[in-house]
Amino acid sequence: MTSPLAPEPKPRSTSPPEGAAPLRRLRLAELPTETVALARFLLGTMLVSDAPNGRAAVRIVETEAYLPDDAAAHSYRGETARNRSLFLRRGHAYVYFIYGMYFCMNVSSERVGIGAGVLIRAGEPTYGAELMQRRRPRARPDDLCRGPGKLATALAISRLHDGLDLTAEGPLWLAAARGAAGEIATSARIGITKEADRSLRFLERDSPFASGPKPPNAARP
DNA sequence: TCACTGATCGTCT
DNA sequence: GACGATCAGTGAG
Repeated sequence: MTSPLAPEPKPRSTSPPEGAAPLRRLRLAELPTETVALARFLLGTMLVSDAPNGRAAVRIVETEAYLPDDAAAHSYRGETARNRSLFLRRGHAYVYFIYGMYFCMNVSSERVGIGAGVLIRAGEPTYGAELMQRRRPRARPDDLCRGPGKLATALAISRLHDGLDLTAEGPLWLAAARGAAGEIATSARIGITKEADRSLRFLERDSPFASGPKPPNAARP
């Protein structure tokens, strides 16, 4: 695969992204003030990456909540240089480097000083699919953003985005949902060993763009 | 399709 | 020095 640390591919076109309807930036006041509520709210909203070589955006279809006092959360042992963005006011990006190869992105979810966040696990490519495909040239179209590391690569998310306010103007931001989210399913979180049985993973049940196994249980929002 | 494994390095103990 | 909120490649069924 293409390393997330590799240089950006050269743009081949300056044409505007496909799709007619403009994206509306989410305002801070629209974000729920509690972590699980935010994890549900983010399903269906758009994550937009504006890079020098173009815009790419995905519709979020899968999230995981990492709560205050959650042993699986990076914030559990207190604030460090690495995780300080998790302790920012809700709506900020926490981007971390994992397994020596990948970046993953969270949205901070509580008040200043409270460490918690929502991991963005998967998205449906909506704008700039061609650009995302160039960043992940070997991926199938429905596999471009299926998984937190893949999504970060496809959107060119890196440490440079850590700490950004996603409700403010900048290279990475959240946009309002287009239409209603599909049926929301819940399951245990993926890839963790502590508090692994808590149902804090949320996904659109019928989305082919979500990662991992499709849980049998469904939960209405 | 599923299970298994190696890659690779920042962070924390 | 061990571990990790991952992924891609490979082989078996």
